[in-house]
Amino acid sequence: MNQLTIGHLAERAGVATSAIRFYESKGLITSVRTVGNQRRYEQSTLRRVAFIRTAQQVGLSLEEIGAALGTLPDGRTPTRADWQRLSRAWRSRLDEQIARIEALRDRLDGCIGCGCLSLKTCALSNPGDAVAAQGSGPVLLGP
Amino acid sequence: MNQLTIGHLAERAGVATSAIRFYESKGLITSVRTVGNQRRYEQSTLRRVAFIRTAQQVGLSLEEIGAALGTLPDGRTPTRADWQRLSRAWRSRLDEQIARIEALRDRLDGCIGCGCLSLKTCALSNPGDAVAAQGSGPVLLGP
DNA sequence: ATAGTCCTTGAAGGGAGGTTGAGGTTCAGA
DNA sequence: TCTGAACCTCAACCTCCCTTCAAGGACTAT
Repeated sequence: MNQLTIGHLAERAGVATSAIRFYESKGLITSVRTVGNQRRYEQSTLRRVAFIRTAQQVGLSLEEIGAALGTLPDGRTPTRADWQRLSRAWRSRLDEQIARIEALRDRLDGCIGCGCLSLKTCALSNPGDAVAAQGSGPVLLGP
Repeated sequence: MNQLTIGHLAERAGVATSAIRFYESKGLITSVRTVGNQRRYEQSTLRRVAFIRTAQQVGLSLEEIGAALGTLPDGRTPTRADWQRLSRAWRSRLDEQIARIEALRDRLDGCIGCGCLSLKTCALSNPGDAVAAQGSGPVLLGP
């Protein structure tokens, strides 16, 4: 059996069958039908679904994911160039996400390090009570 | 003017006023009211909002963000221990997100490197046409 | 004091990403 | 051949995260 039923695909991918149908309705994955109109998926679809779930978890929308997957030819056998193009585009997108996370982390580290948000150490390093009482300006940690 | 109107806060944070009210209704931020019942925010709220937006962009829910922000005492002047606790919790959460992104990136790199998903190089390294035709198993790149 | 802008609440609407259920069909094993 | 599990479609519904309105009140500059 080299084709998967929707139930098997869903189970192996760790998602509900309704989600699989939903992804298919959005064109993120494709299937062929049996004579009795049931969906059958290629093994490679499992990889696509894993890709979709992981991408979602890092904050990417299905539309964005679909656009990326859409650059892979559905007419089978993507070329090395196809993959390189997808990979390059995503690498920068993923680096961007990592940068965002680091910004978030820096925000926390900044708070701990400098004691902004009225930590005692901040009041110490800035003896004027007024500033400590209302917190430092947003510039240090702004968007 | 050391307090912000909702309009100013929204503008400086780069979000809509409706979003600010929404965050407040969820307890993510707080305000005081003027005699005429208008909201006024502390400068530090700007930082909270920036934090919220960034955290959202990396795939965290408002609930999760609110839980983290909730560990900071609203009764002002969080201690160093408060911040350290929040930071520790988030650091692992953020490291987890980075790990997810790297997993995604590895998936792409893997595809390029080994040519799974029926790249020609994959067919070459695995001369049996059958495997190349249906793609390799999901194990290589599974969840 | 008055115009113009900003603010208030509450309810309804909307898009993303699904889930659930009804009513019916197909598949696989005994 | 029959039966039970799995599948089908379609529509309604759900949560999250807001946005948009309506009807009215507050602030500020002149």
